[in-house]
Amino acid sequence: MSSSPRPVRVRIAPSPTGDPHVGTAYMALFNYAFARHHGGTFVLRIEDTDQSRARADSEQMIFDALRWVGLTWDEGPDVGGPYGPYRQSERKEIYRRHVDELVGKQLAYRCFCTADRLAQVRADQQARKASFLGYDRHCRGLELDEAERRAAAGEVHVVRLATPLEGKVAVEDRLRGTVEFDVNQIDDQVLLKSDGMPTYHLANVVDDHLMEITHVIRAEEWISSTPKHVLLYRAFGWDQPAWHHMPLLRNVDKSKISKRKNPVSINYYRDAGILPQALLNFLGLMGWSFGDDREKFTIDEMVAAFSWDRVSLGGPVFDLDKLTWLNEKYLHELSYEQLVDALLGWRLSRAHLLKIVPLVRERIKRLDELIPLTEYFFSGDLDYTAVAAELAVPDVSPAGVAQGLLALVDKLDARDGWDAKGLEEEGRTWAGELGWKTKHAFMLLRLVVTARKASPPLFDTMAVLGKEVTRRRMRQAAELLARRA
RNA sequence: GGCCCCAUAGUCUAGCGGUUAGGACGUCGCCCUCUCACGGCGAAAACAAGGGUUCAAGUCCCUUUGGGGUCACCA
Repeated sequence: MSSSPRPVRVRIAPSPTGDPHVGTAYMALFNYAFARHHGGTFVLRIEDTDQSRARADSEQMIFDALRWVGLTWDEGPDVGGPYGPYRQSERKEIYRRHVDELVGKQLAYRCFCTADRLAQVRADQQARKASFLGYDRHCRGLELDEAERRAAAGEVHVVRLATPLEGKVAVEDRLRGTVEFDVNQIDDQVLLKSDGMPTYHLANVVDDHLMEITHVIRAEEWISSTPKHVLLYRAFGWDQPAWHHMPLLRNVDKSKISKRKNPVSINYYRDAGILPQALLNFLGLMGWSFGDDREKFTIDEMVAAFSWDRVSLGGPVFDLDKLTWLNEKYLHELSYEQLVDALLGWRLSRAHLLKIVPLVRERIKRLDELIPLTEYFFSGDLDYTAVAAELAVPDVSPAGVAQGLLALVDKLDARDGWDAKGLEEEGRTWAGELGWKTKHAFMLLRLVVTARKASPPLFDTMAVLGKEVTRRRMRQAAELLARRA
């Protein structure tokens, strides 16, 4: 394979739908390492085409989290660049123009099918156990004139890609070679949604082309939609980028890493006292090796040594123990001054203490009582052995209590904000749904969150602890209870 | 279920036809030591299975098994 004469340009394209994900940092790391190794450009693009899932604070958290681990980008919404705008919601007109071009060439078509009809089609396919599940191309036969007339009249519709009816599509993956897909496995993918926003497939391809991305480095979960992208490049008559699909980070049970089973927010690792350089180094160990037996290396060393043939394709399990070991190495390397600075930048910061003090001022008589009384504000996981017997709800089995906690973990994740008032409302509905007295439910939560029977107001405490630590403790307690059952 | 990817200890990995299969986390033991931790030394622990190809297979091919991903107007 000849190397492209074009300067290397790569990108990550996170979607601002929640907390900054370790998977985002993982892919950012490989994009960054590859780009820097070749003196190329690393672009950050925000894929915010789904307004229903967008979270207001998410974009800024992504910026902050990536900068925290030590990665920087050359172009992006916050730093600008010659290929902007770098937020897809600000590029609607560009997508529309490109879709119109495809419709005009009859490489794409307008589809007026209702959601009900699509659901019916899918249900039928499932009922007769069809090997292929997908759109039945009902609107593909519409005359262009008629479709345009209906669209002009304001009829609600989407635009779909007219995929070839027969043949194969080959994806040249630089990490695994040629991967072939039969087109009969490929749906007539929606390109433009009825709200006028592009789908991922369209926006991604159009932007990667216009931003002159040369190498697409993304997670393996994308590989089965890559033939759709290849078809789109073909429809537009554009050159494809070089595809690289990295293995997926895994939970302990080997499934794709998920917040249900593993702390997945970069903010969790930050709050749990992981040093950014340790986290970044650890991610570099996932699916990549230095070349000799080195396991501890800086980002600059990784950049210098970077090579695709050092990538292994088995999905690596994200192992907290090994991350902690690596963190210890980095921690022990800090001077006392640096360690103090790290602590002051963490939970011993003025800002954090200012959140705690209002909760405990009335509860202390002397300064020396503060630290013993608030220990759980400075801890990661708690030790429940002293309160294990009380970790219960009357007339509910340990397994039932565990289940109840996990339900709350999910509810809390779905929440937008993280303030005491909202948390209390959530807590009350949750207790109500389970039929638990709030008195019992909230004592349980207090024990879970603080490992104590006495604490400042529960929901204020949770608010200060933060979403990730709170949820992690609930998960840990649920696990403990499940083991007891 | 269809399609696709993957496969060395519990976990992360080295290995790119000839190795006593190497390193690391974790686990266990010993040493250091006023305790604990650090540190040092050591141990147990792996080529998923079956067929080929080859003088020779963890390494190449096939099948099976197992794991994963994906099949949305989410990315």
